[in-house]
Amino acid sequence: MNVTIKDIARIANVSTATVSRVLNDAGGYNQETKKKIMDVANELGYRRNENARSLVQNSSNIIGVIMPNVATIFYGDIVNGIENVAHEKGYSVIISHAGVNGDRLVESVKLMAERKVDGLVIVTVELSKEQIDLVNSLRIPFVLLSTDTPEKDVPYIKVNDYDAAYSATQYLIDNGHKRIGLAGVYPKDRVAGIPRIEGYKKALEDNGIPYDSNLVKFGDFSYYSGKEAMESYLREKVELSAVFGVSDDVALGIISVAYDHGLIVPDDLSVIGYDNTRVAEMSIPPLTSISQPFWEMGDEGCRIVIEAIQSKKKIPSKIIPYQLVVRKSVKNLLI
Amino acid sequence: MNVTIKDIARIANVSTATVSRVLNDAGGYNQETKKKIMDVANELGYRRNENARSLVQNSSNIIGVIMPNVATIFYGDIVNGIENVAHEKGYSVIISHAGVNGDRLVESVKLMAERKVDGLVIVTVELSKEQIDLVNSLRIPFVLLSTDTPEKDVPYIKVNDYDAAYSATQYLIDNGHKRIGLAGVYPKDRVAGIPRIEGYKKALEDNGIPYDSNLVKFGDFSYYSGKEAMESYLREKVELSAVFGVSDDVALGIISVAYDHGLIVPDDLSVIGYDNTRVAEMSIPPLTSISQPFWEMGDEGCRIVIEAIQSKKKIPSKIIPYQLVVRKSVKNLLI
DNA sequence: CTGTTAGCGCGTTCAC
DNA sequence: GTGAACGCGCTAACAG
Repeated sequence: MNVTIKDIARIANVSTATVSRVLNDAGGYNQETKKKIMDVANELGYRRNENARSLVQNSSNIIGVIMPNVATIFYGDIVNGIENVAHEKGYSVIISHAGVNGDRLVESVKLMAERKVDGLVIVTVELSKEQIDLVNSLRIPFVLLSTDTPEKDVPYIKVNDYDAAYSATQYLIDNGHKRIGLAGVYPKDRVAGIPRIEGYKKALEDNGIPYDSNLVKFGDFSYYSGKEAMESYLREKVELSAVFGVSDDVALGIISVAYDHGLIVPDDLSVIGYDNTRVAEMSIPPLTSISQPFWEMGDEGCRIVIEAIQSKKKIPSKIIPYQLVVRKSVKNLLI
Repeated sequence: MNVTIKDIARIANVSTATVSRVLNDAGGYNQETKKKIMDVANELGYRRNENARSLVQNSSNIIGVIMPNVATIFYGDIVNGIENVAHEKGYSVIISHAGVNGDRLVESVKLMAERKVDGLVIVTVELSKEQIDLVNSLRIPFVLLSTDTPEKDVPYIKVNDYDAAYSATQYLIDNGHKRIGLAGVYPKDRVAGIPRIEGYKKALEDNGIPYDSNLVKFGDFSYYSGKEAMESYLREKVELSAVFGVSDDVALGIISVAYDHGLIVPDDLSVIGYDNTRVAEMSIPPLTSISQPFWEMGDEGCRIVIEAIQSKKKIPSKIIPYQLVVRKSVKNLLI
């Protein structure tokens, strides 16, 4: 059996109440007794039991993280950001996967409830109204990361996909491109699909470039949908000088197929990606990409949840800045 | 306040003991009372308090995961594998980062102790003897993943780096290469450094190829050390036809610099990687690589720890098979 | 088959 | 400044 405050109390000839006070820096005790207690505690190698603590305080000092269990490349950074802040603030983090289509989400939320987590960070999972209600029923602060919801009063942290897609497209236009493809996007995705399509369209429109549906290839944000898109462009002999891949994976798929057909990026085809994952800088050529600050999202999301736990204040939604990271995959046609 | 078994007991006109029995399928109760209790529980939206449960059972149904917080690409998969099994077996998983050089490890272990985790999975962190002792003092099953230790009786799961490096080198030799570089390896790394160097050397030796230290470029397994290595080969005009990068990142760094100097992979230079991370298949050309089965490591590691928790048996170390995944970055000089 | 009782380890009154 | 007593929510032991 482990050593408890009872043991310390017995050996130090004090009551458990005093031990508890000392151990929690609660004040109201003699410095001598404090020293005595600390000595005994150290000698015995005392470790407090967080479960007992959680029970009596009806809170656990745990932040729950729920994320999809598709092995997408950037969750690691988000989790790193979250864990870092949690640790800094004295919280532990417990993770649960929500399944491929969020099918395990309800279970995850219930699990978090049973563990009495003090706050919740939900990553990239789209929530239905019922699911939002479920989360709300826990009555703990939570935030959505890199996703949002049509429901009111649900705080989220993400970049503005519409603006980001607009910027990416505008950048290509600024470099003299007029026939610009959009590839790999899932048109029913309310969060990462529709806004990017709309941003792309608007940028074209604002620059007087007609929209051509032949230039838009749907997909699922994956490397393979990038390959398919490019093969489709080639097969259909679609005339274009640049492609906006809706993810870095898509962009790499495009580059790969282009390469197979003897097309040099960026000389024969310019490509821009989205996410700025680690593969972007390792791509050949290094990929110009829209940066989503994953680490910062995790950091900020966790930070804001912990603040809400401690202050009981409502969490505001937050749009965080994306960045256009220019590398070498886009050619300037104007020079 | 949340609803507890007391509430259920009161409303259903039974004792808390009976409620507990029903809720835990402990048997020994009337089907009618069971139904009554279940009905009340559902109506009230009862969720059990795992903290209280953990307290009385002196175990938490939590698996602790400790890993370095460098954002290396494959931890995601390991964690996915772990979480998947944990969930399947009714465990939760709590994660803690051990810091860059494992400097936060002691703290992580203590945290796990306070949370009364039932088992521990330690990923890629090298442990000193004192640290092993600390972990052992928790008296819970644990396993090391993708790393090992010189200490006795410490179970680990990893591939055999020596054999894997031997295979990679042999593969290059089988394809007619004789001047083979080794790049990006950290020669003081007991786990991933020395064995790979030795495996490389032995393969050369077994094939009667003299070892040439000019062909070996040290580094830290990163993309940048791959770049540096290749620049170094070029600067020193080292004659070679193939390079074994000790990680996929290193291999990509090599390819990148080769490309910058107009060298085509694999026509002018063959490259083989290690890890078979997601970037390998997305590389241009697709990278031939040694596959470390990360997901399976997580799966197996978690599974074995949970078994040990339940059976009290000792955990055996395990070498799991690597695989040579052939893609298109190595040229056969013999045809 | 069910209820009573005790206690897990801890924090927190309320006395003294 | 310190201790006794209680209760957090739950399971386990023993009665009945």
